[in-house]
Amino acid sequence: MKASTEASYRQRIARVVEAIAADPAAEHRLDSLAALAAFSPYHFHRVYRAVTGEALADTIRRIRLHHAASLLVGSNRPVVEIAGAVGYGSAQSFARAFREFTSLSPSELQRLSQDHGAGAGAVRLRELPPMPLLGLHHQGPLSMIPHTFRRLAALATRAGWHGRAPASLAGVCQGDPESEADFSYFAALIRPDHADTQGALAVDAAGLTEMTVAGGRYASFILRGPYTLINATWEILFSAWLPASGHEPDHRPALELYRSEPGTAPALCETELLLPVRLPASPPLG
DNA sequence: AAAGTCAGGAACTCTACTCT
DNA sequence: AGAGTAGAGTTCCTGACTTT
Repeated sequence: MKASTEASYRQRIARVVEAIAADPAAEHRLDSLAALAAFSPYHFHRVYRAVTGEALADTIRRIRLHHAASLLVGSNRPVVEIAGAVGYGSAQSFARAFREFTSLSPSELQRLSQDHGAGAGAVRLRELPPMPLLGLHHQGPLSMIPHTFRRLAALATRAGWHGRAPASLAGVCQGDPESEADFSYFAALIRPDHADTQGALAVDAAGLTEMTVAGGRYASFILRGPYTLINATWEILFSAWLPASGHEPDHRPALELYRSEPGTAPALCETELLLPVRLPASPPLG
């Protein structure tokens, strides 16, 4: 596919993903979404997978369950209500889809998040050195971040990066994800001179942007489960762990380190969430 | 190269029911 | 109320092919 064609496709597909993310509960049909992207339904299918690496139905499901996880965390809303709020016609089919994706039932996630935040007690403090990265600034709807990682992988392959080691993918989050205008995301590879890699890795990575994340103190939490739960886990860390920790959030960006190989089953994925923190200027009262 | 069509199989959701 | 299972119907995905 020509680069100019791919760029055009990405814009058209971004319109589709935006429409889904804007209203996950709506009935999103293949033909109407294809029309939004100005393709025939059949051709749309092929283009969509070629550009995003996933099927349209997978995107819709991912966005819905991602939204559902956010609604479940820290809320007492009945599961049947949340099922309806994200577009499922019955609590049964919602619960099944949710368990397949997260390995948890909706009520289990709700309970875990209320029992001090899905294991927020497992948070530990780490002092990290500066981390040099190469990557891409994400553009478009946040729901397309996985697609940016896919482009990054393609560019890295093209640049001759072979034998990518585990733990070499990272996401750099700056700002408030609730407000897309104030939020930026950098999808990155940890540079080989920093990552614990083996084998020959070429340094020529044309098309990628360099960034060095500041070192310092981070609160670290290992999320075991699908990436769908990342946002919900951030919410727990900010709302449950941070206020009780005696620390304050620092101005440095938050980090997500993807520790699983591509293709790992969602339920088995490991993501290290790193929240930059510092001690308060004066000790907290009480 | 890009876009459109078709057909068959795969995957999904819903409903109904039972169990905890 | 929530979870698990099975069957039926619907929708989606994909490969092969044709047309522009």
